[in-house]
Amino acid sequence: MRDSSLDMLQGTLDLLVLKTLTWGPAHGYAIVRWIQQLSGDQLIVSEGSLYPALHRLDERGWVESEWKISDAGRRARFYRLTPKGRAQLRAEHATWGRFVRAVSRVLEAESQPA
Amino acid sequence: MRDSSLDMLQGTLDLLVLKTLTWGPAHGYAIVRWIQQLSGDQLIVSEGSLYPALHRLDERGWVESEWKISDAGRRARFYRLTPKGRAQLRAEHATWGRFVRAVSRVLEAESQPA
DNA sequence: TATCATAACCTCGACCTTCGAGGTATACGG
DNA sequence: CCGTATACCTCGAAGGTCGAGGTTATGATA
Repeated sequence: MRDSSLDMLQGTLDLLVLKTLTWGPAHGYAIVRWIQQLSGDQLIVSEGSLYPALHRLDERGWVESEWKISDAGRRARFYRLTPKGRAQLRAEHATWGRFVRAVSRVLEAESQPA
Repeated sequence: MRDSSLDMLQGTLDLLVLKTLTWGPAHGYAIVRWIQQLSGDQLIVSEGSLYPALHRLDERGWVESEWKISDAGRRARFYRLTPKGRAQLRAEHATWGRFVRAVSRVLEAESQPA
């Protein structure tokens, strides 16, 4: 049995990654730390999830990457949003909002529907 | 490529099903319709997801079932929450809340963290 | 009466994601 | 010189969702 809080990441990871990239190009390691920090350690993305996700986004044309030197002086692949990626982000953000509202309506219902 | 709004159901379906059962025992068919109606057609649970989910909940002792006759006069398996199921519902509800808040913090962040 | 829609159940395989484990390489501090 | 942090990657196991397909029975309709 897996921890359900982790399962919930499914379908949301791409959205989170795209969002982090709106702050400018970043490499995978930084993305993980940003998400972890901003979420108050609630969302901890494993590298085994992140790198496949980044490659996915790349294949779909939502991000582009380039090898550069990081702040720490090491070679790192910097990802940045493409215009298609921005559109995708807007779409997924909207979908997320609708989804949360829909779940809330069910969770907060006082009684069964007719 | 799958529709990300559907992917988001992952990890949330159990929560929704447990919630619907707080309104009293129900059979699978009714659970699907309740969720669909309350969510304003946003959440449409396929039967191929629901029945495995119900069996999962049963195995874990969160629901119990009994064959009865439905309102429509057909034989149907009625599921009801167990005490363990109620506890699980409370836990998953809390987890869901934390998760949504965590994602929101990332999505609403104006700039990258330090 | 034949037929269709609805109610209600179920299984199966394809597909996808996530994760943990494992592996590589380099920079820097002690 | 060695450990830690940075930074990348892959792989297999595990699990969930879905669409398609199938079954039975009721009731309405043509």
